[in-house]
Amino acid sequence: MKLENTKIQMRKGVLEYCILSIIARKEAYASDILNTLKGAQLLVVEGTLYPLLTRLKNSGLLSYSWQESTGGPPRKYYQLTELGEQFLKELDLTWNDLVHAVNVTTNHKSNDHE
Amino acid sequence: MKLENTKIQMRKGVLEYCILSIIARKEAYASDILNTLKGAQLLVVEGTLYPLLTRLKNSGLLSYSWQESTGGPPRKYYQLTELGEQFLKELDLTWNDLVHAVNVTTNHKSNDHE
DNA sequence: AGAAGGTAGCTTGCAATACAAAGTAGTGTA
DNA sequence: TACACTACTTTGTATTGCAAGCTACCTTCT
Repeated sequence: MKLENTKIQMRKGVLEYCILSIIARKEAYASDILNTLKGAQLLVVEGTLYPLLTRLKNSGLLSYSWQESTGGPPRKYYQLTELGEQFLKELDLTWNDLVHAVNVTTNHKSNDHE
Repeated sequence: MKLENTKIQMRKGVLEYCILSIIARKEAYASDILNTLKGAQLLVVEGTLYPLLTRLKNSGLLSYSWQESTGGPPRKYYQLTELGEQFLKELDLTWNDLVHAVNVTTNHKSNDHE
C-alpha cells in the first residue's frame, strides 16, 4: 500500500474543481493551469489535464478560443461558460461538505488558515 | 456532468483514510463503519466497503477477529496493525496537504471549525 | 421442524479518472 | 533544412467507488 498511490487517489475527483477555479479567475491555457497547480503542490501531468479539459468542454462548462502566443505555437485559452460558473458554485459547497465530513470522521484538526 | 457523480469522484481516495481512522479509535465491524460514515454524511455502500477492508487487510494495515453478536450472525471486527497506525499518521499529513493545496488553488475560504 | 425476517459478509461487472508514455504540430533559430 | 522549444492530443493501464446480486448465520414465528 504505497503512500504515493494514496496521494494520487486522493487527488482524483478534486482536480475538476481546482481547474474550474483556476479558469474562473482568469482565462488560461494548459501550461498556465499546470504551473498554477504545481505552485499549489498539486502535480498533474498533461495526460490528465487535456482529457479533463476536453470533458469539461464537452459538458458545456468550458469554452475556448485560439490565441497567438508571443513566440511559439498558438494557444488554446479556456473560459468558464455560464453553466460552468453555476457548476463551480455547487462544487464550492460540495468540497466544503467533503472536508467537513472527512474531518469529522477522522477527528482531524485542520491546520488550514483560509 | 452530474454533481452527484462529482461527489462520488471526490469521495474516491479518501475513504481509506476515513475507515482507518474509524478503526483506529475503536475496533469495528462493517455495519459500525457504515453507520459512522453515514453519521458524517459520507454515504458508502457494502460493495465499496468490503473490498476496501479486504485490501487494507491484505496490505497488512488491518487485522480482524470473529466475535459473536448478541442476536445475529457472528461479526468480523477489525483493528489497526502497528503498520496501520504508522500509515494513518502519514495519511493525516497527506490529507492536510491536499486540503491546503485545494483551498489555495480554489481561493476557498473554509467554513470548517475543527 | 421449516419458513420468514433480519443481520452480516462477499463478489463481480461497470463507470470514471489519474498516470505514463508516445506522438503530432507550430514557431523560431542556427 | 534541422533542431529545439512550446503546445496539444491520445491511448493503454491501474485503481477505486457503485449497483446489484448472492450466501450464510441467528432468532422468531407458524
